[in-house]
Amino acid sequence: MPTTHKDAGADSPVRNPSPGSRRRADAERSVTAILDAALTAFGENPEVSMTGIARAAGVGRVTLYSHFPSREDLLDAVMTHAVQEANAALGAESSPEIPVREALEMLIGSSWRILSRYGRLQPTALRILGPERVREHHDQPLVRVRDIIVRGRREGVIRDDLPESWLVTVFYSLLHAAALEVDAGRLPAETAADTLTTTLLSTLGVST
Amino acid sequence: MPTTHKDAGADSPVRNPSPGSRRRADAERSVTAILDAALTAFGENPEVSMTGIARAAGVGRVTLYSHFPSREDLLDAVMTHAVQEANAALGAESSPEIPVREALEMLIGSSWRILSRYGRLQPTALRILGPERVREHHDQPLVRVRDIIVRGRREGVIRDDLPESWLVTVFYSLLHAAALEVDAGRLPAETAADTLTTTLLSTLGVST
DNA sequence: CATAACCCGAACACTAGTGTTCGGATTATG
DNA sequence: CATAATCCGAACACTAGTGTTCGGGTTATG
Repeated sequence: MPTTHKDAGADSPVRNPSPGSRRRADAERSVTAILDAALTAFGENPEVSMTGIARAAGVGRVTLYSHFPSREDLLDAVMTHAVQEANAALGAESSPEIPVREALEMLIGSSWRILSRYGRLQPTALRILGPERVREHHDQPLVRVRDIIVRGRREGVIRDDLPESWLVTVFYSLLHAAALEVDAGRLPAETAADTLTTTLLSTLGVST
Repeated sequence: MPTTHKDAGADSPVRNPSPGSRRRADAERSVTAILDAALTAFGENPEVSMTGIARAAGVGRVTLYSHFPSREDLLDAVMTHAVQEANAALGAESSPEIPVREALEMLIGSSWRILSRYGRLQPTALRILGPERVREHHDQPLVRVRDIIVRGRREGVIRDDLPESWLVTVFYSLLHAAALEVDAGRLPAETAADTLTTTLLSTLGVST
């Protein structure tokens, strides 16, 4: 088993009280504060120390460690949390009644909005968790993309001459590329979404 | 001046002999061995220690440091070296007589071949030098892409509805995305080049 | 209001890497 | 073959981060 799996439970805290009772409210608050601070901290600087994150979260270093035993565990939890929120935000938009083209446009829009919150996490995640693990995390949301593409193909609205997995990857990487471009100031934030939509639609071969 | 510039001379060694004489041949050999070992080492594992690289290069740690004072200096030199080779390999293909479409196809082909050698360096470089510096390095080769795109637009063969810089970025990121896909085993190496070509041509709006 | 759960700072041991210095052994080069 | 350039291993000082332990304080919860 080459893939690193860890526990993969929900936002993984580590303390276990007496097996009967559940987590106390302040602990919950700490975890949230940490996850939140870690999100922005990792986004700003991939090198932040645990100490730094603890401080940013307004929490003792020991507390941090008591919830997330290692730096890697923490980042992984942040990813899980982010993807969960993202997945929720994407909603159940993929009702098979909406035309593929519009479904795609909506999906791009949502994804783009979400990415503006979580996108900066990507570089850090890549570096600490590695590309495979990051893709694993993205797998769930990417299924939606995949589904629409498959449907689009059946209906003959999306090109059929390229591997389906590749089209998904194109979606994924152009999305992130656009985020980086905006971040670098090479692409105006206002028009970015449109640019992205136009690009993706034509790349997927959606008939104009 | 926010951009980190360093010295940026040629493959920067650091020793200076008596100002008159030039570098000795064995020193040259060492530098080459180091650059070479560092290329693959950084490619395999972004975390390699200087010690590890020295060992891989069959060279003493001290020697390594005497040529490249810091880890960052080394990576930067590796990048410079790689880009130089790449740039040379790209040759002077952009004679304005070749039709845009074919010029593009050739450029994609060359870039792809080069990337299979140097592509694995990207993640490491991103992480240590940061996105900006990496783009700086790529600037030179990307000019060729830019040129063809500009020409293609003048001739009406390439789409005009998206920012030119964005098209360049699309080229850049899809190229690297494909490399990662192959690396991850999601895209068969044999067909990758074709897939990439098809994708890029249609994204740039080159008329079929 | 009792108590288990939790928070916290301080201190400690540990690790791994970085960058430097020293002195002696090699080796290219003229 | 003389000598300056280079290589090399060993040892050292330094840094920064990690993860743990301890003991006393605080607070949610039933």
